[in-house]
Amino acid sequence: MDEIDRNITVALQLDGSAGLAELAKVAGLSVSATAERVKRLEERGVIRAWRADLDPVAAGCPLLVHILVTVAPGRDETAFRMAMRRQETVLECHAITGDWTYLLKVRLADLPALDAFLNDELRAQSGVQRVETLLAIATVKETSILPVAPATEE
Amino acid sequence: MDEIDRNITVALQLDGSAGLAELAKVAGLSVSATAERVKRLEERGVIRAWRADLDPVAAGCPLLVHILVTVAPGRDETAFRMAMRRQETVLECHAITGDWTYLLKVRLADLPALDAFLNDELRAQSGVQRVETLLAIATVKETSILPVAPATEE
DNA sequence: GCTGAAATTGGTTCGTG
DNA sequence: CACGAACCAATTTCAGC
Repeated sequence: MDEIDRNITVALQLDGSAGLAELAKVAGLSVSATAERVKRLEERGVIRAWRADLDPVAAGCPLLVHILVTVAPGRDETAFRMAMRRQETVLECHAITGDWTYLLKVRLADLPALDAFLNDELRAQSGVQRVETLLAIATVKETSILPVAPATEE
Repeated sequence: MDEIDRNITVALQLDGSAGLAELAKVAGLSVSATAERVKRLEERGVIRAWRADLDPVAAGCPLLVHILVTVAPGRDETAFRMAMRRQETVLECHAITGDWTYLLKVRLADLPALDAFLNDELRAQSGVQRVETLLAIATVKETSILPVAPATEE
């Protein structure tokens, strides 16, 4: 993971359809050497997948909510976690520090869908004590582009 | 945006490197018809970009924090929003309902980097009154794959 | 490990039903 | 609007440095 790999990963996050010729220029290498680098980044698991980045509104899920959840202590949370993983509308689920147990990121079509999710999916889970819904009024920024740290050894 | 487009967008989110031959099978169309569909989805802005999906740990930003921020009312928040957009570590910034003004999603290398971000970038912004940091202990789920709504007209 | 050219597997573009 | 074949540009492979 040298400086060249860093440049490649940054470029491929911005535009993965650019092609090796374009990529070779930013890497400062030949086309074949660049292809080799990309293949190694895939093998090492740095690049996990190639994805189409969709517009949430066009995809039919314009509503974005973050939900703070408190789960009763001492309970086995495996069932809760499995249920969150299974739900397609749940984009993220993190166990967090502080007063709350989990923070969810959920994308939905409309408010009735939110109502249904809160009642049928979330509050239906055993152990769920407290729920607070934070509705996104405006999204200032939303990206999946990670800040690749410079100069990480092997 | 019919059922075929839905299948295509779902498949391309899961694996954008599959190729048109593979994609044509899940779409139930010929290769050229599938290519036409994909091109139209790009033109209509449903597909915004093609990206390499990186592993956050391998990319050197294993620390994930969500930060709730209260900004003094009546202030012009343009400067704050611009600053958040400029920061590469800030993956998301949403204006939200409830007691807080903004919710941030931030990825960092380590705790010193978090300390630096809170002091130099966030609290340094004029108007910032209250900050609460929610550190992710464990990530149960984190995906960028959107739940594409079925049967959305035009 | 990188280079550059040959070989091959794609995607793209046409005419046709 | 979808199909199939020919075209063309891409990636992949390989010998040499």
